[in-house]
Amino acid sequence: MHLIIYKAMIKGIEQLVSKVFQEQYGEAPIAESIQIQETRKDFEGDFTIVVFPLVRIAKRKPEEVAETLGNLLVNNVLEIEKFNVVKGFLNISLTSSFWTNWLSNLSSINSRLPKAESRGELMVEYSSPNTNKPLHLGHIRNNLLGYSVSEILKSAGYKVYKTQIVNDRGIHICKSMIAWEKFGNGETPESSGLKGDKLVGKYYVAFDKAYKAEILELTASGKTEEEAKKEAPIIQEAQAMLMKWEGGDEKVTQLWETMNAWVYAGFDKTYARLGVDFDKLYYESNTYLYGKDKVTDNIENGIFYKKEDGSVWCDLTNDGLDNKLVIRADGTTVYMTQDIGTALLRLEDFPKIKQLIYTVGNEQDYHFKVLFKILEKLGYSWASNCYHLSYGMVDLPTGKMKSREGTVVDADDLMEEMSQKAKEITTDLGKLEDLEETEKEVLYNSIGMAALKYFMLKVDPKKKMLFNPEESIDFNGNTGPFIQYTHARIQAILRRGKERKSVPFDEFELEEKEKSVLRLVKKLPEIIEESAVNYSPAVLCNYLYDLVKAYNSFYQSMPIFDDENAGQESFRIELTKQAGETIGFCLTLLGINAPERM
RNA sequence: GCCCCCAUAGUUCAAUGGAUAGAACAAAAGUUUCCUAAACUUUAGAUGUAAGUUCGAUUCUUACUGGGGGCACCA
Repeated sequence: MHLIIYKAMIKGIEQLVSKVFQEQYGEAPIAESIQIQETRKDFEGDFTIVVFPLVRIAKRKPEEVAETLGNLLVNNVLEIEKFNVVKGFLNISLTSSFWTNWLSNLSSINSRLPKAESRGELMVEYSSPNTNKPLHLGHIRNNLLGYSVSEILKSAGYKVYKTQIVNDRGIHICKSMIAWEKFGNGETPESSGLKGDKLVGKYYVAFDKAYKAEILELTASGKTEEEAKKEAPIIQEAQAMLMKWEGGDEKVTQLWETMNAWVYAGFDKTYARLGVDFDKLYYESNTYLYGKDKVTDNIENGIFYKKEDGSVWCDLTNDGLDNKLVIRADGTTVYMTQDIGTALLRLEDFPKIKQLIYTVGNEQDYHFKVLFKILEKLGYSWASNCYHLSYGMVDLPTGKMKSREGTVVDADDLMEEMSQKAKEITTDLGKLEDLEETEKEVLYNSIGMAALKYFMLKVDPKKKMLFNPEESIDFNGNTGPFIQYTHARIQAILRRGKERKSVPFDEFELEEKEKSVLRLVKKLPEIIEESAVNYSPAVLCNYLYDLVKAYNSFYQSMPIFDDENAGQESFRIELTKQAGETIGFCLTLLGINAPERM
């Protein structure tokens, strides 16, 4: 209710300024010249009018214009208490009663956000791993980003389907299969106790080792490196196996199904601990032929063309891109073909979605430019809405992570480390000794995951980020645990607050620190929208951190419970409650738990 | 060679063309008979280089330097 009043007030101010300029200086400024923004932290005020653009019309000094406008507004707008001028900036302060009124009439968070599912349907793809090795730190960024963006879009009023494309076929899985056949001695996750994805990954590494040894042997006997790579028996076996798989060979298919099932069981555990989920899975083995059919169907109409050798291409040179191969001369497909098939299948399954969002690393920027262009050429109107949520790589101090060089940071190991560190810190602080052991374990995990998630999400997705395994992730400062801690402390206040009698807020002067918190609480809907428009949990993280800082500063400098001043006490408890709800809500969108105690 | 992205304190990250470029970590100092000190309050420290557009540029344009990525009948 008061949001509307605030907006109407701002609009009224704009009209007032416009009118006064018309009367005094003979010219009304264009809308863009009336710039109203929030006041910067270091200055006093609730919002600021930038007068520089108005100076041209007024032909007066910026300070003079600001002074004139300031007086005008104080005299004409009830909610404005005072103003100050710094250079060309007119900082305006609202009255305390505006803020106390605003708070006492504040409605629930959901009622301040767009109505659920009112803005149409979207699909967000994320994770999409290969099935030959375990998930690593790069996948963690992908998963957290995709999950959080999905949740943010939901809260911004969209219906969101979370999905992935499981890269379950191809030479990579055949490599693991061959190595398992040769060296595995029938090892299973049950027989060795190894997590399924780890087991399959182990044989992928074993393959690579054997392959390298064979290459070495061949080059020693006089072959060139290139020849050796092609002629090594083990790679030829893998390729032969892939052909058999494509031909539907029963024995190969069975092994493929078995080993993939191991991997999925392993992935499921990792996803569960990460706290991410999916509404619908797509498997490459189901979509690649579909894509191939679609391509074949569109050769005659000229969208694709066939070369003499039988390969099929798409000419995108008129769109500033290159020629793109979509079917090889031997009739097999490439990634692009599968992605075409997957996209079309998704729109058949969910005809109402108006946008596909792909959470995939920025090394594939070109791939998605091409994909979207091809879909457009195929005549799909939704193609131009597709969005590649392109994120930067996670680098180590030594450079890029490389699985073959053993420099990957394993997802499960990292999560376990984070949890252990949370346990150490929590135990040292000794605040939770009365909790049950199982409750403690849950909490350690939630704190460790908060540190990890916030660490990854606070960085602008587009930017690459650095992870240094030597300096493990912080738990102090601008971190997930810090935000959780503030939330927990707020809950302690609210538990005590329940026993106090709530009275209407009296008229009293607000402290600047109280206003700072309220300003931020009020800003939530704008921030959700900004995060959604930019597909950026980082925007939300920055906001959340500002809010938490502001609340802590308030908390530290003034008492909440006060027997002498019931109105002020009730006000501060309500302010605490709203800050707590806002923090909790944001944490949920980031996939972070908001503990009651810690 | 062609194309794309990035460059901010010692380090990791912020800043719809607006103020005195914000934080955190690391460094230095202080705050607990009081609601959780995983906190709060101070101090010191940065826009790669050179032009341009603008009343105003970390932000837009161009060149240069340095780093990353992409240009496969790989995935």
